[in-house]
Amino acid sequence: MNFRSIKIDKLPTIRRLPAYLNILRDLFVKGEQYVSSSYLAEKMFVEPILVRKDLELTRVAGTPRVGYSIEELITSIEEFLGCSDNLDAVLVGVGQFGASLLGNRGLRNFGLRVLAAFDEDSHKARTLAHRVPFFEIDRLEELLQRLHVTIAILCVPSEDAQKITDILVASGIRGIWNFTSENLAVPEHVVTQKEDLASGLAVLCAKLVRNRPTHH
Amino acid sequence: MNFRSIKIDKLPTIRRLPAYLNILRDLFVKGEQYVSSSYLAEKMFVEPILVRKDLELTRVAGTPRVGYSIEELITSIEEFLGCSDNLDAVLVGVGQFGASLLGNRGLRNFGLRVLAAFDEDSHKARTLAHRVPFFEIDRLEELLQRLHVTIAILCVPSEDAQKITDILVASGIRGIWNFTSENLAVPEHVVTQKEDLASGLAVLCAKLVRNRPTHH
DNA sequence: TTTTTATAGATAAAATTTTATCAAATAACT
DNA sequence: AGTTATTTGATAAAATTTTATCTATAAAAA
Repeated sequence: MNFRSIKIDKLPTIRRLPAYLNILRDLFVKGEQYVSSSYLAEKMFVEPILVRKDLELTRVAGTPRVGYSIEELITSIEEFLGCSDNLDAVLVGVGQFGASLLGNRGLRNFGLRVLAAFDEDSHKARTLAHRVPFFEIDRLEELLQRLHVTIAILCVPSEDAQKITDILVASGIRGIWNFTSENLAVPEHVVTQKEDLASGLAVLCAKLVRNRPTHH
Repeated sequence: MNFRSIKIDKLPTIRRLPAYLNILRDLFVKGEQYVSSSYLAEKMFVEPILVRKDLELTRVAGTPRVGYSIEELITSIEEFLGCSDNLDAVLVGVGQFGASLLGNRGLRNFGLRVLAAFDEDSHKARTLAHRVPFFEIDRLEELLQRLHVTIAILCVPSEDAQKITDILVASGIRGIWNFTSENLAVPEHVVTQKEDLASGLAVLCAKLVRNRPTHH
């Protein structure tokens, strides 16, 4: 590693945990008590053994012939991910995409709370529907000092990404969820997670070309 | 594999290729001709050797002491991903999120063209700004027969996801880019790619807890 | 009570992905 | 022209992730 980046292990598992959580919560509200690895596997289109390995990470023990306690699994996954609470964030860049995150059910279920949104004045209206306080971006630094927020969701135009990042870092932000196409430079005590929609599209393309009916 | 799913190898590489493409195009418009693996690595916060391995996949040969031809790399990656053209799609579900995809630069750069959008009448306005023809969802099947589109971008509420999927499949869609939280059931000749924003958030959380200043 | 069956869990193997090492090639320098 | 420094590329090693096999356990059935 000559370039800094935190090493996360079991990353594929961590990526799947939110999906398990979704299914488990569904089952929970339906009144189910136990679930088997094969049921989860079928829902997720993966192998049962992979589910068992994934759940192993949360330290929950299942019981043979019965499965896993749904309630126990839910709290255990939430705890493991550290996302059950303390997921207070600000949104920076309230374009159509940024604004759409405010209404995202999956993220709210996950515990994400957006306490404030920042942009140029023109986008105030977009936050109103979601009842998120809107501020002009000049006030970002000032307000962050007060809010005690750990995460910033970055949805500004790529050109502004690094400039805003520097402000966020200076204001004590600990994690940046980066929806711009820039690779952000941050100091060691700050982490970033870059999302790239195109990478998903690339995977879809790859699957398409490998699934031509002519192949066999 | 007891449950069907296409096996894609070099998937992590495929996921990174769009990001390389972005950087390469930037360099290209700046008039650069060659780029080294270490330059790309620095931009991407990965190891140079990983870049070389990734680029290997596109069959482009670099020249020692010089690097890779930027132009050659660009066309080669585009070709490999099969995304340079023929990426015609329809959008189904024009909520705020779905609509935001219409304006996404990264996706347009990637060659994605949305030929039509479908939803209940109330969301017509959202497609106007992006000049994408809007239709009521009842006409989905009828219009898909005519349009010769391979990809559908699914942004409807989760409750409707499978129902709409069945219509898409019946209408000859080959790939579904799934932004709902449902795991879709599709026949063998159709592929799906599920995006899950929460999984990125989970990774960010994991990085945060592993990057506490107190750790050492 | 005994047997059967379904399911988790331990252990091991396989597959995949990332990283390391070093030789070959090529441009720049002396 | 010869030498040096830089960068790719081939090969190998390490690390990680997924899959397989088999054992133990608990519930249900006989």
